[in-house]
Amino acid sequence: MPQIKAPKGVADILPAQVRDWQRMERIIRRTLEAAGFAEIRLPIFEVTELFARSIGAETDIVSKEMYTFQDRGGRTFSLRPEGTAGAVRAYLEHRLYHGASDCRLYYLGPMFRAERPQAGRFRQFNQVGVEVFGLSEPGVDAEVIAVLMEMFTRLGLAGLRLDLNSLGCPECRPGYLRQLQCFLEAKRLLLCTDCQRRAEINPQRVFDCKQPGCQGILEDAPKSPDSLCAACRDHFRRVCDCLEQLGYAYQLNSRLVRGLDYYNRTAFEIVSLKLGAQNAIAGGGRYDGLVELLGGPSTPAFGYAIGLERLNMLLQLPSEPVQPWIYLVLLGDEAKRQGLLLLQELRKAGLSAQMGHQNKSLKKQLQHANKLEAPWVLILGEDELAAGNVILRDMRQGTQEELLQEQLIGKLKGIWTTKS
RNA sequence: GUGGGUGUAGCUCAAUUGGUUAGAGCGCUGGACUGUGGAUCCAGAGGCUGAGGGUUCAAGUCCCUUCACUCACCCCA
Repeated sequence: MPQIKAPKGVADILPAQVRDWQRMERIIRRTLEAAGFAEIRLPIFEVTELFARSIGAETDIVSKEMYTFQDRGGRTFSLRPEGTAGAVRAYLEHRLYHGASDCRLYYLGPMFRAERPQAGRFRQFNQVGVEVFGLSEPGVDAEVIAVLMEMFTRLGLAGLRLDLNSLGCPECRPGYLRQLQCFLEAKRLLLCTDCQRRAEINPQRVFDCKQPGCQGILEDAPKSPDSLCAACRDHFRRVCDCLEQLGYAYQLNSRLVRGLDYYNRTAFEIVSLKLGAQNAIAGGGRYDGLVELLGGPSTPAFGYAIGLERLNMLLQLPSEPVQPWIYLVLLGDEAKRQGLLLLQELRKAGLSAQMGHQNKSLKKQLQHANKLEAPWVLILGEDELAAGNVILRDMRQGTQEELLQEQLIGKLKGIWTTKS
């Protein structure tokens, strides 16, 4: 029987790593909550149509990367490939647009895409999603990006680049796309086969091509920021102004195109200079038409997602001081019995403790305590039982003292509060 | 979906142009040391060399197939 393994592209986060994840999540939550975002917990699967309508049926994500299945009633569901669609659905379903004029949400959890895994890309991966509904002002775009940048500062990240672009709106984008398509059509035979294909499906993608030949040709191609309508140009300018005022450097990147159909106007990405090919650790933008597209009132919106695995790969958090705890070394059957009681007493007093259950020699039990890196050990054997004492051993100092059992908890609390 | 790289002990890696019984370090278990950890020394356990087929007197090594992992393309967090 072959060993059963986790599916391809799906990873366990082992106990040794979980502490770092929890710290990362704690910093993220605090930053977002201080900025007025409230957590929402969303389902991991939704009806497939939700994703097809919001992300776009022709996008790669929907057309070939979703895990889709039917339930017994024949209804078709998909594991969520991203979070915005579900957030918008919940926003509408629970009428969150009533009450306050704007709504700020964040969520954290796994997303699923059936892609070929590689460095920084997984089939199940965790994202933090952040969404603001109901505000169209350019200052919102800048503020939300600023919160993200501040979060990265708190996480101790360096070597990041903020890329910025404007995709236009339903007024000006179609004109631009037509212009670009004409250009590409004229140069069609000079482009690589990949680009010829891109030119038809998603023309803006040609800008991502790495072929030197294509790059040369595209020098003269129309750029989206040049053909924005007056309103979009003004919005973009003001986003840039705000970011500059806040002191955040950014790079205009007219090649930045998002792979989801719902974006308009501001699009941004934060890339790390320290990762491999999959180097975007956060990305998002404005999606003013999506709420309405899904049957809600016309509602502007802005949001982004952070890739937590990629973020985690970059983190070098300083190690935290070990929390004090006690390992109980018990010698003999009677001591084991007493030890179980003592263990419970310690825990009830709010102290962290474990005991050695196996009846091994003192030496072996101490070795075990050492391996577990227990800072404190309690020794209870026949001699101590007879005298009503326990030995409290400081494993780091290598010193110990014998004291009355009744004094133990008071003593420990004293030590731990003064040391911390 | 398309390419490249890599598969030997729990982990990191050796093994001559194909040549006897596949080794080492770390880790693990036990001992030296009967109730005192970390150091040292000794011993032990642990392998269908990813799987299947082929070539050969002989395969961890060469060939084919397959699987897994990995990096990259595509695309994205």
